Order: sequence, then C-alpha cells, then structure tokens
Amino acid sequence: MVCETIMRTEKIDSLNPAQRAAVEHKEGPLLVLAGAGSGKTRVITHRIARLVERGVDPRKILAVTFTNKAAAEMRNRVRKMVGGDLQGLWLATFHSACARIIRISAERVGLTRDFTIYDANDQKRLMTDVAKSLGADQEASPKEFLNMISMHQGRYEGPEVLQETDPFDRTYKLVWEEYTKRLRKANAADFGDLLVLALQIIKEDALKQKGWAVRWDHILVDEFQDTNHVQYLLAKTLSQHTQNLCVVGDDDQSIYSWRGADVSNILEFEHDHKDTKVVTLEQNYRSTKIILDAAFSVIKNNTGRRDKKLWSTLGAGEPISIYVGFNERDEARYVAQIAQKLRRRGSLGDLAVFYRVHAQSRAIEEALREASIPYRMVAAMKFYDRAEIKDLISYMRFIFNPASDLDLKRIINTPKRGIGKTSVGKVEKLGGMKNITLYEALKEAVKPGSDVLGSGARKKVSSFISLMEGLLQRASQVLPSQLAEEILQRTGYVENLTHAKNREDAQRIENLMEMVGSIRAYEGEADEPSLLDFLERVALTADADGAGGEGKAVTLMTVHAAKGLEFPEVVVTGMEEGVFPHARGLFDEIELEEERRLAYVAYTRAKQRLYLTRTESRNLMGQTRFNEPARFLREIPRNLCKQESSVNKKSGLNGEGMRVFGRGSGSEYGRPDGWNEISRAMKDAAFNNRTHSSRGSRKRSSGKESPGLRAIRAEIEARERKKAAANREQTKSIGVQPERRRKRSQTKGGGQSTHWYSGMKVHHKKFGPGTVQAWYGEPPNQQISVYFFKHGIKTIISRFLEPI
DNA sequence: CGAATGCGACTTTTT
DNA sequence: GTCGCATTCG
Repeated sequence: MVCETIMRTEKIDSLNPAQRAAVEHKEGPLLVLAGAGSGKTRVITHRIARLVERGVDPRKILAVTFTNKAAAEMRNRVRKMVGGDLQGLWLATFHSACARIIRISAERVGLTRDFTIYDANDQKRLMTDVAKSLGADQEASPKEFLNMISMHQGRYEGPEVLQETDPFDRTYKLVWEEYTKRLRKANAADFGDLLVLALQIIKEDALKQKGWAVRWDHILVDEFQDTNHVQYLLAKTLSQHTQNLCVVGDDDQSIYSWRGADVSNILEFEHDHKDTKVVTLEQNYRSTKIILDAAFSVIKNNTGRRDKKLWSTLGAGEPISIYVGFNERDEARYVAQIAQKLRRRGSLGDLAVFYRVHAQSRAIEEALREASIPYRMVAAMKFYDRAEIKDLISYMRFIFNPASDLDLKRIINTPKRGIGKTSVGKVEKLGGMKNITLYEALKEAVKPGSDVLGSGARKKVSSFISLMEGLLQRASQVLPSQLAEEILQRTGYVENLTHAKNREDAQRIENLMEMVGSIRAYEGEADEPSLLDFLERVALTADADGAGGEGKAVTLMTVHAAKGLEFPEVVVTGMEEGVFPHARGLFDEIELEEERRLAYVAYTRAKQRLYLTRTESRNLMGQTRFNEPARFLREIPRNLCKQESSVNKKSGLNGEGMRVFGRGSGSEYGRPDGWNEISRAMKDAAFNNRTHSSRGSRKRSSGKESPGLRAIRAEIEARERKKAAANREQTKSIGVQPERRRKRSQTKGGGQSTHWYSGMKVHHKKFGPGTVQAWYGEPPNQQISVYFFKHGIKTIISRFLEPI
C-alpha cells in the first residue's frame, strides 16, 4: 500500500527519461511510441505545458485527439498544470477542430456558417433517397454506398477517381455526386466531409503560405495509429511550415482500421519526416507483470508490429482468472459475483466489464439488476437515439438551418398535423423541379395560384409554415433551452403525448424534460452557449459519457469504448471464437490481427486483476452457438492463469443444462425433444471428458479421449481436411459476389452428411460459408437444428478435448 | 390519411 | 431479440 502511494506520487511528479525526452524535445518532428499505460497522455499534456512555459503562445498550439473524452481529460490536465491560462489553445477532436475551421471559412467550400453536420443516421436516410431516385438501389445498399464513400473520403479521393468504364463505378459515381449535391443543397456536411473540406481549405492556404496553413506553430496528435490518410495530411499540412509535428501512438492499439485508420501512418512516419526524433515508452505504470506478460504473449503473434515490450515494476500480481460458463447467463452471474465481492469492499467503481459487441451486454445487465448491483453502461447514443429526442433535435436543427430537408421531413408531420406522404411527395417534386429546398417549396405551394396541393392540405401546410416562421424568429432571441421548450409547446408535441397517456408516453415526456435539462446544463457550462455550438456538440458527441456519474457502479462497455481507460479489475467476456475474435474477422488474417490488437487493448486496461470468461453455449442473435475457446485465451501461457471454475464442476453442466433446456423460461422452453437430446448428449460427452482431463496437470488431454470420440474425431477431421480447400475457395468467391441481396438459400440435399456422435446419429450439412447446420433425429425434427459455427461437429468435439 | 399488421433485415467496432 | 419498413386495411 505504502509502496503504491509512493509510486503514484512519483508518477505524477516526475517523468522517466524517455518521457522527459519527449516532453523536452524542441523543434522538428517527434514520434512517440507509447505502449499501453506508459503515460502517453502525460507526455502530451506535459509537453503542451512545457511549450507554454518556454514562451510559446497557447494560440499557436493545436492538439488533436480522437475522442471527446480524451480531449476533455487533456484539457483538464493541462489547465491544472499551466494554471488556467490556456486562452486560445486549440484542444479538440479532429472532427470538431475541422468543423470549427470550416465554420470560419465556410464560403470557400460552398457552405454557410450555419451548416449542419449529418450523422450516420442522417446520412443513411439521405442516401436511401438518393439511391432510390437514381434507381441505383439494386446495385448496393445505402450503407454500402456510404461505406465506399467514406473509404474514399478517408483517402482524400473524390468521385473523379472512379472509372467511367466500369459499370458499377459509373453508377456509384453518379450516386456519390448526387449525394454530395444534396448535402450541399441542405447546407450540410457528413463526418468525412468535415475532414476533407477542412483539408481543402488548408491546402489552398498552404500554396500561399498563409491563413490556416501557418496558423499554428506546434501540432500535437494523439492516438496517431488511428488516423486515416486525411487526418494524416491535415497534421502534415498544418505543420509544414515549422515541422513541429508531434505524434503519439501505439501501433499495437490500432483498432479502427475498419473505418479507414491507416497504421502505416505511424509505421512509416520517419520515412515521411526527415530527422524525426523517435521516443519509445516501454515502462508501464498501470498493470501487474502477469497482466503485461499475458497481453504480450497474445500481441506478439501479430506480424509487422514495431518491436517493443512493456515492463513494469508493480510486481507479479494475481494470476489471470479464467471462467468457463455454461451459457451467457451463467457467465453473467459470474460477473455479478465478482461485482458483489467488490461491493463488499466498497469499490464497485473499480470494476469494468468489457464485451466485443453491445448485444452481449443484455445478459450482464440482467444479472447485475437481479443482484441489485448498480452499473453504468457506456452505450453509444442510446439516449439520443430515442425517437422523441431525435424529433426535438430535428426541430432545432431545422430551425437553425431551414435548408435541411431531412429534418423538415422528419418533423413536418410529427406530431400528426395531417400533412402526409402524398402531400410531401408533391411538394418535394416541386422542389426538385425548381431546385429549391423543401421548405421553400412548401412556401411556393401555398402561394396563391399554385395548384400543387389540394385546399385541405394547403391550409394545413400554411399553418405549419406560420408555426415554423414564429419559431424561426425566436431562435435568434432566446437560449437553446428556451427554444426547445417553446418548440415542445407550440408544436403541441408534449400535449400530444399527454393526451395519449401510455406508460411509454409518460417516459417520453420525461426524456424530453431531461433533454431540456441537459441543454440548460450545457448553457451553464459552455463559454458561449449558442444553438450552433449545442447542435455541433450533439452531432459530434457519440459517447454520452454519464455526465460525471462515476460513482459507485460497475462500468459496462465494449472493448472499443475502453481504449484509453484503465480499471483496477477488468472482466473480458465472451472469449470465444466467433465472438472475440468476431466472426467477421475469422477468415481474414488482417482482420484477425486487428481483433488481436483489440484483445491486447482489453487486457491492458486492467491494473490489478484480469478475468477472462467464455461460455460453452451462447445465445446471440437468436441462435445458439457452441464456440471454441478464443485463440486469445490459448495464446496466454497456462502458468499465468487460474481456472476459477467451469462447467465440468458440480451443477455447472448437468444440473444447469437440464434446467435451462428442460424447463427453462422463454424461448428455451418447449423446444422439441431433439434439442434436449442433442444438447444432453453433447454435455454428457463433455462432462465425461472433462472429469478426466481437468484433474492434475493442465496438459492437453489428447491421449485421454475415449475410443469412440477418437474415432469420430479422426473421421471428421479427415473429411474436414478434404473439404477445407474447396471450402476456402468457395468462401472466397462467395465473399465478393454482389449477390448479397439474395436471401441465403436453404436448398436441401446438397452437402448433407451423417455422423455418429456419442451413440447418437447426427446429421449435418453446410449452411453457409463457415457454418454448419446440424440436427438430431429424423424430420420433422429438422427445425430444431443447431448452428455450429465454423467447423460444425468438429468444433464441439475438439472443444471437449481442450482444457481451456 | 393514418393505424395496424406483418414482414424482413440486421445485428462490430464510432467521430 | 429488436428495429424499421412496407404493405395492407379501415
């Protein structure tokens, strides 16, 4: 304890030599390779403080981070260090910094200061519209179009890179151009645009060595491994005149390549910047040695990483706990047990539970609620996602920027005011013809002499327009919160809910009140509260980080959300092939390595204790799966682990299994008998096998499998081997097909085979790439089939033979 | 025009 | 299991 305190103090007050070198570095490019927990944020904040101390004007410093959270934290720390005198320092996320730049120079890229930022939802709705109107909706889904666009944007490429000769590219190009046109017409920009447009502006300036290009003397970039090409170019262009570019990152923690992050930015930084000073931070101040060793033994399996290994003086610490649950509820119960243990110590806040995908949180939440353990979830946008909140925001956005057709369409008939699809469609057409915004078209349509609308609709539209005009006026006179209240009142939104009188509606009203409250809170906290600023925050803030509600509660979040955080105790759930690593990455080396980095990030969040859990059986997306243990589990040396308990102990398997499948509740109840039989048989086999192998040494039990199992295994393995090659080819070719719109076919007959399994006849057949459908018994029991991920029966059998 | 119903699709990560 | 969408019906 004493030791720890000393350590802490030292950590705060002094820098180690490497850190100091990074902080003191004066001019020229600087690359800081900062391993997990090596004091990366400290280096940046100290460096900023040091620059100011050395007389650099804070106005000449730009520090960019990736998340709002990081930016806020950094701001706090710097403020403390420098003592409040940060006037003019830019410390922001890439996106908000770019938004700011664009607002100031909006006219140069065809926007006005009041432009709206479209989030993923808005983008999708707009794209749906665009694709439909161009008849391109058969070529790809809106989401796919958007993905392609954002990929190109991230590389700083425009539609002009597309080949006219390629039929798909030609449509895609049209779609892209139309999409951009409509965005601009709505005076809006999407996320990708923010970066691209800002870069455009800056590049223009760079040619003449003026304006934004020479605005800052020092550029600092955090989480550099997550930057995409545009972000890289932004940093580079902004620092061209001084070369004072400091980038900090860790290639092992690059987990955003799926959205365009380019690790080569960090791997090749030195090639691109002559005379780069490189500092590597390898001393870890966060985790115990065991945790670091485990993390390293996993990450070292990746290729092409920069060589480094973290070390720590914090002592070996506890072994890593591994728990094998029967199903996700059992797993969740185990999590709740850990939480209870901490609660008795009064340190619930020390615990964080991670999962690969949000869908996993459900079971955990339920178990925690059942045990009355408070938790807070770092969920993406749950609150803002609610319809009523979106409505209110749409009102506010429309009032702020009446060119936003998307918002107008959302609110024009919410609450119901008799302006239906037909009317809107007519007016939309008018707008399209005259090339004016929807709102302008509405005004046209009610002018005397116009015959676009019938008299009934006309009247309703007029009254809507006057309602909006009234609110538009108020916008400039009152604070956002006041405006919100007036919207809710004057549009009859709240009244409408009050009348309806459902339980849900009451909740909706409450949510709206909460929203108004949070706007007020914003006004109290912001330097210059304005509608513009507020809406920008809404658009650029995905993490609704629980408004300071740290308190005594367990933290639940995805691994991605956990990056940059640390907790004394961490549980990583769902350590199974197909869950973590996620099924999508299973067949691709590159993606698999990213999953591995993700695991690395997860493990290195833990300071003192790390728990890893997996399950025998997992219900996810409506299907029950029996997954292999995650390779990220197997890659950890056994001597660092301790198996807490597992299904082969006491009630874990048979008792629980019977309960769940025999007379469980919900969808599990009443399954046809075949289900029980197959699961029973499998579990029995597992049980028998486990009782042999789990005793004593942890060696693999290959010699101990029963003759029956061995035979089955041999047979299946032979078959699998034979199929493997063909299978792989097939998977490959299927993967690229534009056939995705077609439903997966369930043609009978093809590829069906039968195996004897524990004295039971099991049929199985290939169902899709990497998935095998298996069932027990004869039809009509087929419909109770189980989907075995990846290898089918082999998965189950081989799993039984593995200790972990 | 709007409500009800059914259907299907979609389930990785986020600024 | 959940959501949004589309179609249908009143």
